[in-house]
Amino acid sequence: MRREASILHLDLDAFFAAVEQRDKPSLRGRPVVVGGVGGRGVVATASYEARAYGARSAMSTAEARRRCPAGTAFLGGRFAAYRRTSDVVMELLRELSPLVEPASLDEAYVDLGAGDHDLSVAGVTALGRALKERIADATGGVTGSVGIGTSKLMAKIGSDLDKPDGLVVVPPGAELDVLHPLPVTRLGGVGPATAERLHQIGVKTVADLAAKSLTDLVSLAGRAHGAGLYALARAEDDRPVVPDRGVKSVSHEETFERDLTDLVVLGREIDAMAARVGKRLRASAFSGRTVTLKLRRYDFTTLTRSQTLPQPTDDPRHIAATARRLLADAGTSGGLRLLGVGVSGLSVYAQGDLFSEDDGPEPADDADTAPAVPEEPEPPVPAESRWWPGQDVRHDEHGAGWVWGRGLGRVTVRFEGPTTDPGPVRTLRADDPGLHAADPPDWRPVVNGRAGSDA
DNA sequence: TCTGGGGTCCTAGGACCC
DNA sequence: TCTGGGGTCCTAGGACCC
Repeated sequence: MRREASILHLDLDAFFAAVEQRDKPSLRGRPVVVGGVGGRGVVATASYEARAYGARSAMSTAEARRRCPAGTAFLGGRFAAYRRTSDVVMELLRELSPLVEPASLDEAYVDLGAGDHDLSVAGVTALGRALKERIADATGGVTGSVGIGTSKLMAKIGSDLDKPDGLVVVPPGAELDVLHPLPVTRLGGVGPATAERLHQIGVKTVADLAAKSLTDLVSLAGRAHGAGLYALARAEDDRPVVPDRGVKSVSHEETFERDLTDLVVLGREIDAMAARVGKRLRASAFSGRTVTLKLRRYDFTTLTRSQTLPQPTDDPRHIAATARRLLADAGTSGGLRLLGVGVSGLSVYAQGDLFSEDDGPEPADDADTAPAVPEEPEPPVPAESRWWPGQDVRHDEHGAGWVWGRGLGRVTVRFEGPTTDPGPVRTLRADDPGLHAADPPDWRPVVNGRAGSDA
């Protein structure tokens, strides 16, 4: 918790639905539901008009159809459009401070302390008001709710207090007055399971939570989570705003319209998912060592099976073959409603093709999935965004270096020499001239704290 | 026609190593 | 003669978030 209200949280209101209503005037003022439109779909976002009828995020689309009147628009989603609008907003936030942490397409934290701002309550209130206006202007009318406080916790609580189109500044010193009357479920990290256990020991509000001992909370929720709850109930929150959280895994999963049992059909599904995952890995110059198969059975029981390979891979055939083996071991009895393929344990090493970029176009891998609205093609990934030792690296006074990757957004990779203090992680932009310095030949990439492979 | 898809973090047990 | 202890890696699952 800081002495000044210098952390801002922005939450765009009913974001996906708002973009649809902006782009299609006929939808304005009408209930709009964005999400899965198939038999097993769920709601991603309901416009405020749809919420009036009881439609909610995470509700099955079937339930939302029952609740909403004729004339409600049910849309499959246009993620490229949402991303474009999100990018516009995030750029506005970066004008406020270099420390912007997107939490999703429609949410972000900003550390105003890293910018040049009047951090008085009056000052940040004016800043918040101006920001909301600029967002609406730049996006064609998308609104957002802003919270500003002395920590991420208070900023997020603030943005939630006056939705939609709200602005709440929690002045320094007022944290507990705001926090304690709220239900515990408003704290991040208190989901259905934790809420149920807390209710069983009589905890309904944050004030109730603050009355519990650390020992009680640790035994209820585990060491890390319990200690976290204990601190949050006291408004103790030092979490920094981190502009680039490294990507740790890449996955694709799909719920089928009908349960599947046929291993041949499921094998083809695995191939298609592995192709998508491999493509995304290559686009961001990542490879990973651990392949995970996720499956959900007919009765909704969910399990994962994983295998760690000796070398990292981004090869769809390799990923698919591993996942197929895991599926054969796990079995398909009773039918599967969902399959997923993921790769984790990422490093920047791309095997095999480091020096042959032009290995032809990728095979079409998503002909089997026909989204309600076609996705726009992704921009081609420039060859120079791929990394290999000696290329595109910069160092600073700590002896650490970074590259910039594309495809998964900006990716920060740290390089460490054998005897070097790692130093803080920084981000470079694609057009940064420092990208073309050379690195010492014996340095190794370190991604997510784990050493990458020699290339 | 109940229950998406993309992630992150944590826990816990066993293997293995020193 | 008796039964260490710490650390890391791997696997699996659970809770949570947007």
